[in-house]
Amino acid sequence: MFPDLDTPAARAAAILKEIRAVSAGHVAGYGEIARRAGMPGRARLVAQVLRKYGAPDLPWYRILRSDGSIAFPAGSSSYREQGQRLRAEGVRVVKGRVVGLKATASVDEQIWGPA
DNA sequence: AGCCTGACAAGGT
DNA sequence: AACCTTGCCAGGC
Repeated sequence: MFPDLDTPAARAAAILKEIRAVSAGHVAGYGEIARRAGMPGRARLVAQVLRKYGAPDLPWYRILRSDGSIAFPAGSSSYREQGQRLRAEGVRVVKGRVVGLKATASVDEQIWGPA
């Protein structure tokens, strides 16, 4: 059978694939990644996968909350690194929130690109 | 099986 | 925009 989403590892793989699909200068929401991976409503699983399966080459910093804000506690080292990495790609970040990007898909989908 | 946790989301104030 | 409350659901114990 084709590798379905019936095992934690398979779900993680599908999620990681969608995260890698977000190109530089773009950002996406946890929920949108979940939907694209075939798991609508499982934003929290995306977060869990990022925490557990973090890899050096994974663009984890392009994943934000549905309102465009950074999910880490303000001031934490991860929070600072995420902001720094995003700005390095030309994304404007003000007080922990991405601004100035426009929706690439429909208004309801949390994926944004350069304005 | 049950309970708690969490890099979340949506809706209301 | 900022908060708070509810709903959510896989994972880990």
